[in-house]
Amino acid sequence: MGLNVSMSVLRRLNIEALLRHAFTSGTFTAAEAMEATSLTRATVLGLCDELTVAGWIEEAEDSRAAGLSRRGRPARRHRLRAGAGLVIGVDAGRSGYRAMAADLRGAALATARRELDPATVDRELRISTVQELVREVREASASTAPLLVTVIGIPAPVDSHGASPIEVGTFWRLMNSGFPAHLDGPVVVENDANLSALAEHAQHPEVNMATLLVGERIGAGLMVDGHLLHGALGGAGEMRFLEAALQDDIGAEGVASLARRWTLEGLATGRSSPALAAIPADALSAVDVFAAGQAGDELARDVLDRIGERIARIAAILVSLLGVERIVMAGAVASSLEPVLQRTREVLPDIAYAPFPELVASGLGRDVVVRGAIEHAVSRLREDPLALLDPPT
Amino acid sequence: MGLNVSMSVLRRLNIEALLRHAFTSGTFTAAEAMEATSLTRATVLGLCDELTVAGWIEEAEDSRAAGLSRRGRPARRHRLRAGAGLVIGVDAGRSGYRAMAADLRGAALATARRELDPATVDRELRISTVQELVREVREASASTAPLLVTVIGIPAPVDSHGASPIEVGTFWRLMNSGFPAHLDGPVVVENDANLSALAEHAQHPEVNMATLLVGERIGAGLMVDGHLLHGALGGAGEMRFLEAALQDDIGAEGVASLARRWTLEGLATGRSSPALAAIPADALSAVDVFAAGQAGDELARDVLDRIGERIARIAAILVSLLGVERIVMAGAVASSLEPVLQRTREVLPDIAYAPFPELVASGLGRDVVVRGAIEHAVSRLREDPLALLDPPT
DNA sequence: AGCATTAAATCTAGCAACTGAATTTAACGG
DNA sequence: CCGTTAAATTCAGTTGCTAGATTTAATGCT
Repeated sequence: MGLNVSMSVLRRLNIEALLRHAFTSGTFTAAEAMEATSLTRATVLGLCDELTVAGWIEEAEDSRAAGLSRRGRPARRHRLRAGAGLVIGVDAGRSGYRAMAADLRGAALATARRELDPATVDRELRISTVQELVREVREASASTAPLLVTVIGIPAPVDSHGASPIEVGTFWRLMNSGFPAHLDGPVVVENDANLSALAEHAQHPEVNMATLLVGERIGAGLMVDGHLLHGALGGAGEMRFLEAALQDDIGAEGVASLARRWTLEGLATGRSSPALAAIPADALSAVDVFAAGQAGDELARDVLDRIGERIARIAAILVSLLGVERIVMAGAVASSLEPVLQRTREVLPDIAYAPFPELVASGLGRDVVVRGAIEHAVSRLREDPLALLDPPT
Repeated sequence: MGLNVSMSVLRRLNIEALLRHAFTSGTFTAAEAMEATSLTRATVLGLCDELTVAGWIEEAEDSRAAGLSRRGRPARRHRLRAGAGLVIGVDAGRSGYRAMAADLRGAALATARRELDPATVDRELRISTVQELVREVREASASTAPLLVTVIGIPAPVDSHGASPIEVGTFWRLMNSGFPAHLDGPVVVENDANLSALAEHAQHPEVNMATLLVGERIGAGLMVDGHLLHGALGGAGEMRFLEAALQDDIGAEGVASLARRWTLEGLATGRSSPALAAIPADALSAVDVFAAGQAGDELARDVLDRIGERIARIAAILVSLLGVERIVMAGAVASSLEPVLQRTREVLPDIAYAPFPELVASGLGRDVVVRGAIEHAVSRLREDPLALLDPPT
């Protein structure tokens, strides 16, 4: 498999155009490809043959067999050969690690996960864990296809080149453990909230949106004008500004953390809550608070409302400053967030101006980051197919 | 003047590459162009001849005459023919109108300005004013070159397509007066703060920056990862979020307005200020406050400090949320802002985290918007030279 | 003045790759 | 079995690049 290493600029250009069409259009006829690439039939079919031999695309059933034409000679049809390459996405969180292998179209082939105690994890353990997960999903995918890209999401800012700033302390450095050097093939490191944003954006490609990845902390992935924002040192989407903006010391604390904090504060100031008071303070989890709220517990409801109001303030800033139309809450707790978002929608008109953004919870659950990683991998391929399919050297 | 209308894709590509090089590199030799375009000498010189005939580039003195080589046959040198085209930038503000004509490199050839009473201005008057200014600078430029683009800056949000949202009330619609239909040649409409940002960004192309265009109101132009942010309905950079974020009702009020407001409030609460108390309330201007501050007036100093603190809060948000490294204050009052920015730099470490952004006042004065318009025009040309130099139809 | 040296420009044949038109093929229906 | 339709295939013609050989324009040395 592989194309002529040295080809003319023009041919390269046309092959790329054709591959891009293959990526976006499923099965296609020569006529469609002619339209997309503005080449003649002879050239398109020539390229298709070449790419078929190289293994990047394959011939599909013809237009008559597919029931698309009645008269005339049936058109040959081609499609991207999904099995021509493998991509792997990894969510290398603080404690939770997930990996997913997918084909060229982004269809999942295998997944794996692992939990580690963040207190005892060092760079070596992070690297070996990711190595193992990659190996696992690669084997489980039962694919002999070449691994084209591995995208790794980490909970630290990452700039456009995959680097994280050196912090006082070493948390970011620990998270950005230098994966590229320890894995096969091209490796892309990206911030986890950014990957969530890519996952959500893939479902609404034309929309300006912010994705808030919430959990113990909160981070935003910002998609404006079709671009993911990075900023200097990968700082875009960093939420520490909340401290300055909302003038409290909560900063980038996440929903789970706030749920616990405010519940315990409520209990400490003597508020009654049969459901929550029964749980020992160090065992209380966000899930408990959400459950109690669902069951009608008043303290829990207040806490959730307060979280909703906080999200409304964040939303007000994002909408006005960035012209965002849609805000997605993602992360493990996303599925429980509807009551919180209800409150957000309620108060938003009081603190912001129309048009108000859509506020939704992500439907991707714990897989957002890993799905975003796959999405990122596939869109890299789409944008520059030859760089990854037929790399130089 | 004009190239072969129908040329091959490849030729088009190479011509574009060569023109791009001409735009960015001043005078160049064939060897340099070969490097930049990865074409052979024969091809580069062929293209240069063609473009010289077409009038887009011209031959300059050879490398020996320029003192660049001692041995061997001197290299022919070419450069963009600055006079091959004209671009015009317009700042169509609320009351102040400015226009500038420039050559292909962005060098100013002529300027013109006009003041109108905003209370009596309607769409027709705005259009005719801009038409007149364009005609004026075009004539004053003494250039017979074709007008390639006109870029118009307006104080209203503008989306990626040049449209402004329809507001309740009609201010934005009045500002975005449908200029393209009433002017010759391609016309681009853009938000004024965004154009300021382009003007500032041109001086530091690699830097993530926000430009705050301040006056009666405040608007931001955001350059992140080399892109100007627009957002839905052109809403990016809209500063009304400050109301929600800073929890006051000042919102997007600008420096000039705040200077007056807080001075009057100070005087009303009985603060003494020999300099400012003498000025009748309805005659007080921001310039007076800046002057009094300069002279050591205590009330004025307090007001300026307060403004500086407000800017610090804005800076804290921009830095954290967008990873901005540099914040430029632009607009008519920019040159007086140094004392304000001093205060901003002082308090920023208290409310934000390192790394802190550079905080500077724009050196472009009242011309920021119009310069940004020219910059925008030239960079459009640079990005897609053939579209404007040799338009289809 | 004449000649070697250097570095560029120019000329040439050759070739890659696309286009357009003519021809062939693959179906169907009467 | 033949006409019709719509596609694939073939092929000559053209564009536009490259690589290499040749020529040109300068300088400096003898």
